[in-house]
Amino acid sequence: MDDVVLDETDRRILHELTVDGRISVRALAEKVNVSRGHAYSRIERLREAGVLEGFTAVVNPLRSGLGTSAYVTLTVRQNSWRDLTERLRHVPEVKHMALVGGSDADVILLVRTTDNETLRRVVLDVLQGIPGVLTTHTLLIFEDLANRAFE
Amino acid sequence: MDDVVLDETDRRILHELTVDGRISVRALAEKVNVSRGHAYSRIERLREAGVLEGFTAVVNPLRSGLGTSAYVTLTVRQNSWRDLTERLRHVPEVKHMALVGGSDADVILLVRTTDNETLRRVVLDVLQGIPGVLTTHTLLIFEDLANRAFE
DNA sequence: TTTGAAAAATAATGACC
DNA sequence: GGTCATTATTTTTCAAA
Repeated sequence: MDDVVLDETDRRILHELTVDGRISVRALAEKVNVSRGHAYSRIERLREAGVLEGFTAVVNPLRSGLGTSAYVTLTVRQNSWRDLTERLRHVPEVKHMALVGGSDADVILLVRTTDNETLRRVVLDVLQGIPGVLTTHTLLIFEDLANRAFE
Repeated sequence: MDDVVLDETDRRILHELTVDGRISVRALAEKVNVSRGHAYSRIERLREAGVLEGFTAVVNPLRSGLGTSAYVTLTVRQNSWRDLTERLRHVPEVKHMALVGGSDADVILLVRTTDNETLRRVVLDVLQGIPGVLTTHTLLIFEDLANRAFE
């Protein structure tokens, strides 16, 4: 997990893998104009450096049955972060979680559920039931317009 | 792009592909307990139904040189959505964008940049320079704690 | 860092229950 | 849906330049 300086080749490799996570190393090497062997060693280096964490499927939330999405901000009791984030990590509906500053919110969560009723339950019962959570504020998502979260 | 009902097998396939986007169809079929041929046809169906949109690399933003992240909320002039979201779509620093309700904000953006100075430029020059954007509010991310954006 | 060779693994198809 | 057989590709490693 050393620090790395990415050069143009690394960036192009990451770009191609981001565009198509299942591209063959052969095709990737051609696109980036390096040898296959070199492409393998670059990918290996990027993985070891922790830059490339893995590969995943891109699933459309709406079409996969997650009809309701929301950003939920939390204000939390001081010093409750460690336990709290550990609890939140185990809530499957929480898709992204970040500690933030610059506003009254301390934590922001991207939450996805099958429907509004379930969202209500997650917010009111699950989130507000976690010790340390003082208040919640829900921004219902009307439309998802871009998702390049891994680029 | 027909509507689909996902059964347990579909969900398990999607799960495995989310956990490892480069798993071989062979290994996937074994994990999910279906034949290879069947796994192929399921994946094909999920793709055609728009449930499975593709595959991508999971890149660590910090280690890939994106040291600063923030959620930026916007209030926007009514009826300016179409043009505005089109403009935002072309801002590479915008990683996720959603239209929201339930608060004073109309749009929320996940923005990632190399450093704070660049974030400042993106917010003050780029975002506030877009016609229709009335106000911005920045929540600086101190720590990214979960990223299951595509599950 | 490139190239080429070679073995092992995997993908993809089609024929048939 | 599932199985099996077959062929085509790809991955991966390694030696050599």
